[in-house]
Amino acid sequence: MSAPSHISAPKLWIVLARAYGSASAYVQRAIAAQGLCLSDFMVLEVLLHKGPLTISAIGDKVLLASASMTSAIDRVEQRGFVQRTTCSSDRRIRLIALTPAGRHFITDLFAQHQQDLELLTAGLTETERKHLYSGLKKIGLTAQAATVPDLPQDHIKFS
Amino acid sequence: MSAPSHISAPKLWIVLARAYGSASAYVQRAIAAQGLCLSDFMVLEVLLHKGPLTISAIGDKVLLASASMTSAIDRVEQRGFVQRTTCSSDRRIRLIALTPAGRHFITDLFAQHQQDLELLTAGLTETERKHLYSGLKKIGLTAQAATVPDLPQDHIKFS
DNA sequence: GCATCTTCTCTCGACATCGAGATATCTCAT
DNA sequence: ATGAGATATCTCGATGTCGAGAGAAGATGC
Repeated sequence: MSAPSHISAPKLWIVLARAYGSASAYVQRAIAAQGLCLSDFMVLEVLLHKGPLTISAIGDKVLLASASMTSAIDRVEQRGFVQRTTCSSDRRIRLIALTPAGRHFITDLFAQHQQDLELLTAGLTETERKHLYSGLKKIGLTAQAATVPDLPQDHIKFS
Repeated sequence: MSAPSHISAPKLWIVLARAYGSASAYVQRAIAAQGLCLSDFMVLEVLLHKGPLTISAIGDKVLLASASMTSAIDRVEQRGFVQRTTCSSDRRIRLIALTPAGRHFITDLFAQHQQDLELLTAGLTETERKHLYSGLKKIGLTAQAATVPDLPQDHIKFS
C-alpha cells in the first residue's frame, strides 16, 4: 500500500497487469465453477441487459472477434441458454435470445458476480474509487488512441 | 474523464478490464512486430534484468505455468535469443541465459517498450499515478487473498 | 436488370495457455 | 545405503482465441 515516492511508468504497468490478472482470476472462479469461460458469461450478461442481439452486436460489446463469437454462441447454445433465430427482414442475421433457462441461469450467476465485485472493491473509499476510475479511463483512452493509428488515420486524413 | 457521482463495483471492474485490454494491445504492438508474444518478451526482460535463471524461477516472475514455460523457452531458444545450459550441481535444472544476440535484441526492444509506457502514462500527474498505483495494488491484493482459499487454507490450519 | 461492394456468419488452421501426468533427479530420515 | 517424498522439466491433450477466407444475402450504382 505504501507507494514509492515516484511511480515510474513500468511500475504502473506492472501493477495494472497484476491487478487485472488477480481480479480476473477471482471473478472467473464462480463463473468457471458453472462451466463457463469469461467470454460466455459476458455474452449472456449482455443478452440479459440489452435483450436479443445479433452475433456481431454482441461481439462489439464484449470485444470478441467474429470467429470467437461463433464458438462462444455455439457453447452457450449447446447448453440451452440461448437460441439462434433467423430474421425475416435480413437473412444474413442470426438474432440471439436468452431461453427461459438461460435467463434464470445468468440472473443468478450475475447476482453472485456482483457480490464478488462488491467484495473486491470493499476496501476502497469513495474517493479512491473515483481516482481509480478516472485514472484507468485516462490510460484506456490514451492506449486506445495510440493503438488505432495504423489504418484509420490516413483514412480520416484523406476522406 | 468526468466520473459519475458514484462508482459502482461493476463500473470499476469494466473500466479496469478495458484499460488493461487497451494498454495490453498497445504494448504488444511493438513486441508483436518483432514476432514475439508478451510472454516471450517478459521472459527475455526478466533474464536481462536478473541474469540467468532456471525455468521455474522465470515462470514465477512472469506468472506462467510450467507447461507454458517450456514452450516459451522453446520459442526464444529457437530464435537464438537464449541458451539452455545444464547445471552440474543439480541436473534437474536448466539454467536459461541470454545469448549476445538475445541481449542485444531485448535491450533495444525494452528501450522501445519503456518509451511506449512513458507515452501511455504521460497524461497522468504524479498524484494521479500515486492514486492509481495504491488503488490497483489494493484491488490486486484483495483479489489474490480472496482467490487463494481453496487448498492452502487447510494446509495452514493443520500444519 | 445486373454487376459490384459491403455486411454477416461460419469454417479452417494456427497459436498460447493450462492441467495432469511422466520422468529424472535431488534430499533427507532411517 | 535405501526408500519416500519433494522438485524441475517435459509431454500430451484440451481449451479459447484469433486471422484469413468462403459463402450467403443485402445495398448501391449504372
